[in-house]
Amino acid sequence: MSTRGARNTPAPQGSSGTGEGGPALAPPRRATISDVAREAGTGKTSISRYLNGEFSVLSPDLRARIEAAIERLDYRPNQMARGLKRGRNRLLGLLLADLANPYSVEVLQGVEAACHALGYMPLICHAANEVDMERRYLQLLTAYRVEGVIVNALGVPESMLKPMGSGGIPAVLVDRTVDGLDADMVGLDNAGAARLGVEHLLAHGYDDLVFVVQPFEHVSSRREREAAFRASVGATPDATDAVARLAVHGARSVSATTHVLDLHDEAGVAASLAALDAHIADAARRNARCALFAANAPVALRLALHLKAEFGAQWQQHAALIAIDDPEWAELAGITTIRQPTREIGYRAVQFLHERIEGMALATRAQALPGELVVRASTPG
Amino acid sequence: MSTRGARNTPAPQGSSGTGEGGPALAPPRRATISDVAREAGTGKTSISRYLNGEFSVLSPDLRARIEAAIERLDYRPNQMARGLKRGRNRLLGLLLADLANPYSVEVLQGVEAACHALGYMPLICHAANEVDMERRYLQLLTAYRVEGVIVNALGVPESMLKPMGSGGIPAVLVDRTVDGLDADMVGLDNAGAARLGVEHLLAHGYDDLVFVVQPFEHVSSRREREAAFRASVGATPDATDAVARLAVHGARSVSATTHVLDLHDEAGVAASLAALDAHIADAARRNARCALFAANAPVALRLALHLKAEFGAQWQQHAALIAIDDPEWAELAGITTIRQPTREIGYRAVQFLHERIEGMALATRAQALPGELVVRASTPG
DNA sequence: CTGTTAGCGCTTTCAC
DNA sequence: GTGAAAGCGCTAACAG
Repeated sequence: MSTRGARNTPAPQGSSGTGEGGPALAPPRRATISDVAREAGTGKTSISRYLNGEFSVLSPDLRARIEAAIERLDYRPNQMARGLKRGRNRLLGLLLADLANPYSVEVLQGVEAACHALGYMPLICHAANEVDMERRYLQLLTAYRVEGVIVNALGVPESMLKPMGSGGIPAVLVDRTVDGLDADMVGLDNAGAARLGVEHLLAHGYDDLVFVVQPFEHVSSRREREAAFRASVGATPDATDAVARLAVHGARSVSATTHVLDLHDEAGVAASLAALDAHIADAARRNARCALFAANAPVALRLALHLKAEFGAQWQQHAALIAIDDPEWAELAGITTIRQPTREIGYRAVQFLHERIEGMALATRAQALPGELVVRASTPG
Repeated sequence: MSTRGARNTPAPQGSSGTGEGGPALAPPRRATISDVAREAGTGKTSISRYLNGEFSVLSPDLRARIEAAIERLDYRPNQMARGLKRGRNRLLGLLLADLANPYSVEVLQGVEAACHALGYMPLICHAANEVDMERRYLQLLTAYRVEGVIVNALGVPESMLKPMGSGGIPAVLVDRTVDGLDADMVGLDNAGAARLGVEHLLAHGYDDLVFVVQPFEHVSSRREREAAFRASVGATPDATDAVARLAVHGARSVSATTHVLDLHDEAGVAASLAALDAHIADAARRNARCALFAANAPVALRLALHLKAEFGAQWQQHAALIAIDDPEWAELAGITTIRQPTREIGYRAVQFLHERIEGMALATRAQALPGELVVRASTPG
């Protein structure tokens, strides 16, 4: 017997004076399953059955009454309660390092598509490039008992993720690996992408290649791209940062340099850009054809902005530029890019996660999807 | 007394073979408050008290034992259960029409900042320009009993939102109003922004102004911008679409046209763009100085892309362009814009919502924040 | 200071 | 076919 007594009865929603606008008098709490049961003159069990589509065990009459009661009360089952009871809530966490990066938004679109197809609801969390935020969100996701997480990790999520890969929440990594963590991973074929770019540059006669990248020690994708860049040019892998590396291609020798640009350090950016200018000027003096290879879109934008400030609207004619990532403005700015299959990356990530959630605990997998070269005006020749 | 008996004991998390990689044997369910109580040799109440920081009513000894137990079990309170019991979950829904629009991402950043300051957790939902999605997410948010929603609505959320403005979930609208709904609203001062743009154009000697906007009947912000554009030029408000309107400014007359560009209809876009070309050509013939006024960033991008295809990299010299919104590529492309205080919009929205949630049910408010003109190369003269 | 007792809203045996 | 009762994990009175 319900000890409820005369509770603030959830009145049918009707038009509660939206027109006149007086503050709604009795904040009509949402109807609960018990309210519906009472309204339909039956027990909670039947309501629950109805909600879960077990129509085969409901007389047409009862079913109709329930339907009506639900309608009348504008009843919506409380997912929190459901999840609590059932033990699963069909929630997936999506932790993005930086939504301002178009890459993230596109991955997100893939994730959403897959979620809808598989019946999940993605909880999107945005770390905004702050490690604390990342940790906080990870905690929150754990607290809400999401069934799995897709993580585009920031620098160092440390052990936060550890309990997930092992006994904790199933996790799949996107774009970057996390140091101590053994989890599924999906991202770009960085080696292939870098090679694609280098080959394009070489084919177009550039012989002074500068790879521009944010600090890459702690971000696997950047590390891989940089390494592949060097390998593709054929430079010795032990050459150090900012030191020109030479390799012979066909009849000529080509130089390969790696240039670090820390976008989160304005002062550093200025210095780095100045050094880059010097390099470009020197190349011009040597009559070498210099090309900048941006490791990702944010770097490319910064570079393009700088070149424009330096050489004016016609900067395209002064320095070649190619970039990994293909943001919407690349077409407008006429920048050659290597486009990532972003949406597919997001989609695959969810599929991986789904399989793990369903218990298919295989060995951890890593999928590297190929990039696609999009040639535009910034790499003439 | 707990009838639990010998349950799958939640073992301390330890290193469960991440190295070797064998599938974790006993999927160690997360510890519950009861587990912790048992482990600490006390009752659930004390644990709960500890969790809620009521240290003043806990002996140092007990407190220490609890601390240890929690640590040992790697216990994380289940938010679902908490929320269910407490009746509030500190969750806010943020429903965005289109995350691919930088505007949305920036508003989102403001929302996040405010949420963290006020202790909320934003649930980000992305309708991806699909009305069904929008409805589904709204349902989901209701089902999860979020305490409030911030809605950047798509065309027609119909009655879905109705129960919110009135007896339902508190809601605040961003950028656009929803027809039948009486709710708080925060967005750009559209009239002021349009005026700012028109005045800039007029001051720079343009006398053939074309306002380019997506179908605007159903989107209040577009409607307002278009109306303000006309009003600012001084054209008669009853002039119909695509019909030149004239007004006299100082010694000369200026023409004002509204041009619709439906970005979701590729064929329509082509036709519309062709008509625009004709207009531009005609203006050139008449020796009029023509300027395009894009109602928002997506339109501006499409326009810039088209102009570039039409006039080449030097398009800036052939047609003037100004836009509301200030995406990151505007600087690179050299486009004059009217920047929206996006982050502030998001922040204010949360503040409004918070006040409503806290029960301060005042009359519905609407806040229009001012835009800021950013002059670049696209409006020479 | 501490533990016992009721539930939050829902699902799920297990009887009728 | 249908419903009563026992919890999911947690909080909040009430007693001690």
